[in-house]
Amino acid sequence: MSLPPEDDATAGRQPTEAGGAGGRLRIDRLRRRADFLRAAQAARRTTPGFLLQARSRAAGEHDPSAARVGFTCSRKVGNAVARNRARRRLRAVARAVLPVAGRPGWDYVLIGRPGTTAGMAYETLLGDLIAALERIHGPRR
RNA sequence: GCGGGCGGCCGGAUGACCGCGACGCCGCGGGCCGGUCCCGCGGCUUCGAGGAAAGUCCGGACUCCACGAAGCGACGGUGCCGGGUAACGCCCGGCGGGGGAAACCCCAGGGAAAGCGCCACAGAGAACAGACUACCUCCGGCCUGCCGGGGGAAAAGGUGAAACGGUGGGGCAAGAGCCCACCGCGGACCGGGCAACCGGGACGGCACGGCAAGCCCCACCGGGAGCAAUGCCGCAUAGGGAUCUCGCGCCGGGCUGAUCGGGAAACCGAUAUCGCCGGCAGGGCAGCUUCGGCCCGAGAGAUCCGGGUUGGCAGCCAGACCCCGUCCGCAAGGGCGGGGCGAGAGGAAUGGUCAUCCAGGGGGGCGACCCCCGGACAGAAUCCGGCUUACAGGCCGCCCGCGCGC
RNA sequence: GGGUGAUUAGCUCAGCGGGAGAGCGCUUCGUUCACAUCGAAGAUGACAGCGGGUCAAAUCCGUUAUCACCCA
Repeated sequence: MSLPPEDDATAGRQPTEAGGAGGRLRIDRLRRRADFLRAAQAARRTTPGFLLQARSRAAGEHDPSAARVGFTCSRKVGNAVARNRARRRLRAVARAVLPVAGRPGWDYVLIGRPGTTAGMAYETLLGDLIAALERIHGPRR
């Protein structure tokens, strides 16, 4: 119930993006195993619903104006239906949050957890991802 | 109404906003000489998980490899009969056996007189025919109940899952299918059925245990691998190696060339021969053109090894497809006619949030009703036909039994 | 997509048609002032689940579950 501010921030961001000179932040998908392994060596943040890993890419790896995001739901999450549902909810959360709170040139990996990722309230996932991104971006830079 | 059995079907509904994937259309930009061509972006319409998509237990389609469209062997599988099917280990109908009061349900159900093997413990004996104990009778001995010997007979045997058919009667010294009745067994033959099989049965006098999901025999089936198959394009590395085939059209190099005889061939022998050396013979030496043949390199093709790429396209979704009607068939199913299009991704799309309703559970209230919780099993990956396994709840039809009413 | 193997006591394993076993561990007793060692005694399983064939199944057959491994 304390989450309407987030909705207002998302809603208020869109006109500025539409009118902004640089356009919205582009989000590409992370697909290669090597990228996942590099992200796993970097900063991480645990929340009840997921695990977030993030790193700033080295020069020349990818388009520096875009952010990238990947999703991992292993067999520990459950059967195929449970894994698909967890990954889709994480994707929905990332699509809502990353254009606002993400940074260009960064890779993010969201890892699903058994039970909670598919079960907990959507607003809680949104808030947790925003808070986790702030904690990771905060101390550095 | 209650209880039971069988078959079929559904497996939340509607709507809103923000998103995802695909086909098509439109617009913009770029590539191209150009294009109904290709790429990117945006908009719109339409479509977008299942009855099991699952397990991978079978059968096919399709593709590649091997090959003689063959035979034999090994290995694996199937196994009552008839039918259905592209095919099947599936389905339908029937037979036999078993369960149930019934509707109905269940069964890996060929062959044990082709052969081998096994049958623990117990028991006299475990597979085929007899030995042992006990039985009857005769003789002999002695402390009259036993011992020894001869003969008869195959009924009896604390067992065991299974034991020289069972019960009763006659008969006998005691007995025995020795004889009789019933039951069981084998059974020529007869009748019905396409068949499995069913019914009857002269006669035999009883001879033929179980296990083949032990080996095996018989009949039938099976070449191997799998869409990460396979084909094409691009990038990149090496511009490699091995083997085989074709083949002298171009180029380079080498060998060879007349006649006769022998020989499988290599080759051997004889005769003839342009120029030079040589007096002659024998012998030796050198050279050119054209044409023909052979070999090697080179060339073309195939396979393998080594090395490189991890990008794109095709395969990839109209099919043994679905629905309706009709005809044949008991049925599975098949014929004909009409209508329909129902996902095609590629580290992989179906998501998020909300509202109302429909099922379900809990609580409150006499009640209308209110509040809370909350959607079973489960996610396409080349495609079909089956099987098996998981599954909240609900709907429809038929049948059996019991009770009540008319 | 295709294939192979395993599941037996708390742990590691043997057993391949008729008795369910070994080592370690556990409990009790003895030895010692006490502990370890050592000695003696004892407990422990529905042989992964279900169904089937056999007189009889851990063993044979089918199926299900879980785990491990191999090939492309």
